[in-house]
Amino acid sequence: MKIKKLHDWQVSPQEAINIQNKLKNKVILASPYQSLEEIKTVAGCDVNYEKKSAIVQAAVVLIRLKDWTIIEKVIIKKPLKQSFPYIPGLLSFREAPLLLLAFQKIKGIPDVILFDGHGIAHPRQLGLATHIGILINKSTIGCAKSLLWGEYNEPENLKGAYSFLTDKNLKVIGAVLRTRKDVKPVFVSSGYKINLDLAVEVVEACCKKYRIPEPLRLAHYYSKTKLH
DNA sequence: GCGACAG
DNA sequence: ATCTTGTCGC
Repeated sequence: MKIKKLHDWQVSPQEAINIQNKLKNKVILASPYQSLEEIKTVAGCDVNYEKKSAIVQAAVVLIRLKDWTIIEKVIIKKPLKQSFPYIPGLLSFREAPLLLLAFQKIKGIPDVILFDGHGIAHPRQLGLATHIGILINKSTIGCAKSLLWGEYNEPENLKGAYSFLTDKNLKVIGAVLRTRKDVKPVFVSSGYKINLDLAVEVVEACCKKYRIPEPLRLAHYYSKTKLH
């Protein structure tokens, strides 16, 4: 996939915030897809940090939505050394550099990409999914396991139940979706070039048995597998 | 000043 | 996120 290089990743936290504030004008939510039926392939990605080996490993897994078969996977790693620290709100500066290399390497073109983190449900509307969506010009969805920004009421304890995540002005910025009964809900938000309704449909279509959508479960697994 | 805080 | 043991439930 083609990657735009719009800025450097080796920046100070304040510079990172400035970059996010500039990029928020580039956020587009209009989707090239009208319905779930038009979405044939979905990719999931994740990054693993292993303290002992001091290695960072990223995985991108491309699956066919229809039957969840794996079409392709890319696994790459780098030393932990030069990684940006984890700072809430600046996750993309930690994870995007390696993920972009993985997206550069993958041959297939996913219709939609799922991220382990938020999209526009972010203090500057520039969560990991949104930031990478802008850089690779693909539809992206944020699917985080915990809250970063916004307020919500707990959804009903039923698979498929959801409530809205809103900002301080009560504007809807995401959905809090129960992907199965008796589990904590996940936080779904538009990343780039997809609307919230369709984003929720995609996540639901990727969940049957487990809390975490299948492309992310697979990416999580492969980001932790030892390579020899 | 205090609390909240994706991975 | 990492590290880590037992425990509960299908």
